Amino acid sequence: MAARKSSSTVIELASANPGTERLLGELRRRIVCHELPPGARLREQDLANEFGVSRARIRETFGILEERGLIERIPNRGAIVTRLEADKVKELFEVREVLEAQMVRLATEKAPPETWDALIELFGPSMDETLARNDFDAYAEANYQFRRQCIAAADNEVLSNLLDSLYDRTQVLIRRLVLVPGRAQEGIRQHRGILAAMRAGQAEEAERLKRANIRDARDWFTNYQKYLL
Amino acid sequence: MAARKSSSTVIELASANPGTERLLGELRRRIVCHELPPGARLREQDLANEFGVSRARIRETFGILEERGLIERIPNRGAIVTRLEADKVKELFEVREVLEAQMVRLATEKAPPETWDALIELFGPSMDETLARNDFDAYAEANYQFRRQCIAAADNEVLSNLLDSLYDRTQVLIRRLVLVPGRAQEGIRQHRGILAAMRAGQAEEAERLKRANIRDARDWFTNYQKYLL
DNA sequence: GGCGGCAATATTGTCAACAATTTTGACAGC
DNA sequence: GCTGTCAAAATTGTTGACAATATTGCCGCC
Repeated sequence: MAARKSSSTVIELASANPGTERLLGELRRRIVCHELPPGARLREQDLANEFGVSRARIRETFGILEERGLIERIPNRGAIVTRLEADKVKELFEVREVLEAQMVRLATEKAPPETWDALIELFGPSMDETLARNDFDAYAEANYQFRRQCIAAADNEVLSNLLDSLYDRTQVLIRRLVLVPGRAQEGIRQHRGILAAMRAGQAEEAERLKRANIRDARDWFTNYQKYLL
Repeated sequence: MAARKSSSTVIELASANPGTERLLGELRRRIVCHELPPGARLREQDLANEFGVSRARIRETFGILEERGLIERIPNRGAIVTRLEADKVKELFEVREVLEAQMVRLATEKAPPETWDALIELFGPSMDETLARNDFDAYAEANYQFRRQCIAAADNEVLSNLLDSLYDRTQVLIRRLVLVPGRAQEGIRQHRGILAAMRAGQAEEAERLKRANIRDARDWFTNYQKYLL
């Protein structure tokens, strides 16, 4: 189960400035993969030293991270990585449910049907063996490819940014959820259905199935909450 | 048609710091109501002088405004208010469509039916007279109330923040769209239908109607684009 | 008159120092 | 031993100054 550097969502948006980009991207990465766990304190001077920049730039970066919901700042007390409460996770799922469904719908409407053949192959029978080997990295990578290609086909920057932001906040949970016995198999099964609808150009059906898929993920999460949070 | 200070969306989130809150809130207000029109240049020193703070705080505020999509920053060239292109508007509508529909669904599911009686009264026959008088402020205020009460009932902070952010970016367009002959009447009609479904506890039907409502608004916008942008 | 180069000005990018506030740790009293 | 008090240290909040870059205005030249 070699660590793969897959699934790194990238949000371009904020200032093309190369230095700021590196700083923001690296902090985002550490938070998203729990290298900086929820509740971890972020000291401005420490980070300034490590990245070789002044505290002013750290503070500006903190502003953006807070806006994205990745950290929380308390006046005069500093910044900590946002803790994920169970109800906040529920809220995130309620929003993902409709946004990912819309992503699939738009992708189906805007891209030619053969676009999805590669993904159908990726989610094909070979994926069953992959899962049988407990190769969760390969499974996560497949899900990542699905997201990326849908986002690209949906051709909607606003939607793309929102989904990336939501994904950042739930990425760790999703990776843990995959470990629950049976969840990955069910996820595969559902994605095959979604892709079949997309291949057939049935945008509305694909949207409905994707929505059901996220709702189901939320239900699994609720059931295994105590193991996942 | 006295100017009313209604419809000011408030995003609490960012740093409870009172000074920053004032700065961010005021800049947001000026951008949203086009007191600072799209393309307007924002000079750091000018704003620093006006608000009596240092440029560092202006810059941190700029980072947040850029993250919200309200301004764009070009390295070494400064910040300008984001211009709304026609395709960006289309993207915003594609996202609003599903988020507002979900808002209505969740509100219907989570709040008791009698919650909506006040809004049903507000959108009742008296609103026809209001529109006959071309009192668009009162109409905008009613729409604002609908939003606020749904948001409150939906009880989902993530959704609330996203909707506020989207609304900030389209607020001016919506206010202009109301001027198009017939649009306001149609909006009222559709909201009566949505509220009826909500009162009856038909969450799914309310969601469907709200979605159709936003799609319709998008279509009107497309048709009258040249007058609105 | 129009155009390119060049200096003067204006604006943004970065930083290090100082002030205000919170946290830490030592110490006396019960 | 526990607790409250107070000074020391650490951390955040804020600022003004300096460097780098872009814009503006001037002047000679074609």
